[in-house]
Amino acid sequence: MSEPSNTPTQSNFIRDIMIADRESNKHGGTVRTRFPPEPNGYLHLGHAKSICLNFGLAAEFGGTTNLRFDDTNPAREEQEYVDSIIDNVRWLGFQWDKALFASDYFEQLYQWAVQLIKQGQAFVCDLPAEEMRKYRGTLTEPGTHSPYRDRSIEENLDLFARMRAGEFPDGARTLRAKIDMASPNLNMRDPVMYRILHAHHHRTGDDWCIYPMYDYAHGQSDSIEGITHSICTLEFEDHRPLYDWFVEQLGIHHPQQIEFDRLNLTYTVLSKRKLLQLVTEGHVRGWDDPRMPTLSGIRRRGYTPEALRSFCGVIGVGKTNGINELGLLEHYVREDLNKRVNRVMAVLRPVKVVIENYPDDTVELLEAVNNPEDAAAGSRTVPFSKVIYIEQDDFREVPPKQFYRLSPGKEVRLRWGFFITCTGVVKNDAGEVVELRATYDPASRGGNSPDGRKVKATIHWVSAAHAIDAEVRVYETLFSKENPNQVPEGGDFLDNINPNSLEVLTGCKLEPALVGSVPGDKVQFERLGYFCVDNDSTPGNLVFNRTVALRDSYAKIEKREQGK
RNA sequence: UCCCCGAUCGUCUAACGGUAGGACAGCGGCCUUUGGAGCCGUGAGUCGUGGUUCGAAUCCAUGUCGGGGAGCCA
Repeated sequence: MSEPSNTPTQSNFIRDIMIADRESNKHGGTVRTRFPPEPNGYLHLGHAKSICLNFGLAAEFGGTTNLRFDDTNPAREEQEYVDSIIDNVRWLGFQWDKALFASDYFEQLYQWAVQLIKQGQAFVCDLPAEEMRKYRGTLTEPGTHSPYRDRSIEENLDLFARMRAGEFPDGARTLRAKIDMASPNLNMRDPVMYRILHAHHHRTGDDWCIYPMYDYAHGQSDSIEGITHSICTLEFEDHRPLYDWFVEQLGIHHPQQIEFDRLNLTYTVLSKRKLLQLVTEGHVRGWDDPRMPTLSGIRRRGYTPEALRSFCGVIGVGKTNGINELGLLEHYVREDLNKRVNRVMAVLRPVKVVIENYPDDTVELLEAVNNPEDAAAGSRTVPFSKVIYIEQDDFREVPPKQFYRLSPGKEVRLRWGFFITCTGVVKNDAGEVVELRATYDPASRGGNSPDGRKVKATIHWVSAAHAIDAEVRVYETLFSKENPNQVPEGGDFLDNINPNSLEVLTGCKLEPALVGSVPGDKVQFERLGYFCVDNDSTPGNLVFNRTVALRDSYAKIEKREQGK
């Protein structure tokens, strides 16, 4: 079996099908896919999986992918969503062959409906929604024929034309396929093809007052576009026989539908309905809130398309319905950022340190490496002076065992700077540490002592006189439960919202190299994590988002100790 | 109760009747001017029961468990 070039990191059953189809020349050896979102919400991580699959596979086999908006329901679709989707797909790094809309096919779809009526395979039904449900039967009992099922072709043609002409009010009639009311597959029990909806459509305006159901539009849209492999999620498995039926009766190109398991992630909800609810009820600051799993949100958070693509490539594709660990995604974010992003020092919760034996008005410029993973990133200078800030967390008056940062009498290294030894602690009336005293070893400039003396820890710092202030937003998962949908009787997913998902830190002290940062800039704050400049920043007031923390093995030790 | 789909380390995923492998997570170590990164090592799995076969994660039967299905939503 010959493997295509550009083999992805991992194969999957859909790819295997494409390889087999190419071998057997099933679709003339070509692959044409499509990504078919409904423009009724923002794209999220689950869509990223589908996008990577559709575009990735087509590209691998030398085929093309269309972006098609399945806009068959004017009630909930909007241009804003179309725009965001286009923007998101581009950002992810994919280029579509054509950008299309199911609404482009409304006339063709209508003509095909007429054809089915003429073939005696569709009829106009006057049953109100309530009644139609009764006639449909149940999961265990067959349905019964609509009393309108045997209308003549002429009458159906006339009625359908008048539906289109706007002669009837919303919900008065439907066009239904005539299939099998006894089918164990409910989708085959004379499903609705068209409903009357006097609604303004975001693209066709008021041209139509009847709109095709997704089930009637989707397969034919694929067919029109010559889609070979129509990839969709598992819940459409039961619909496949219906899609097959339509294209067979119509005698048109028959795309091959393949269903895969949608993405689930721990601590995350990936349902458009729930995401919309989070936005409209104000639980987050908008679709692009950095805590949201939307592509707009994670982009603002600082995730990269490269990391996302790696993640999607490695999670695999199957039909199992599992839940992926958020940690795996974060791993790929760190992996990507680690090699591309510059290091810089920032103190988020500052405590002042006065270096008693350092001259009062001297400033030294110390050289600091920008990225140990990338020699080409070069180096910069960092100002050092008598008063500096360090992280509150890096000092313990009474150090627990295995804590080897600063504590009274202990010596640590200031990154790219000097060794300092803590000589005193200044507290306020409440007993809180407000300032530390220290001495430094001038011979240790740059970070090494000529006498070969070792220190256990290296901590980051910022010169007080040179620091720039900033706001830093530290995020945790939006939900505190691995599976946010798991709730006790009577509760809902909102009960699992993590009250600590956003912590806003102000008065953070940044190294001066960060002046002039612009939204989207990404850096690593040494020892803390990856951060990016938020769009809320103004030239005088930088705002950073924590994209993801660095792995922290001391935190693990600490947790373990506390658990004892 | 009826139909469809699925079940492999903690999680996700490979195997296509012939040695159950990888990634993440975990654990141990090395290295380190980030308790970062990197490197090395290690524990951990075929849902149950029958059957077919020289040989079964894979094929068959059956049970169990999980997911989906009765919108004029997609």
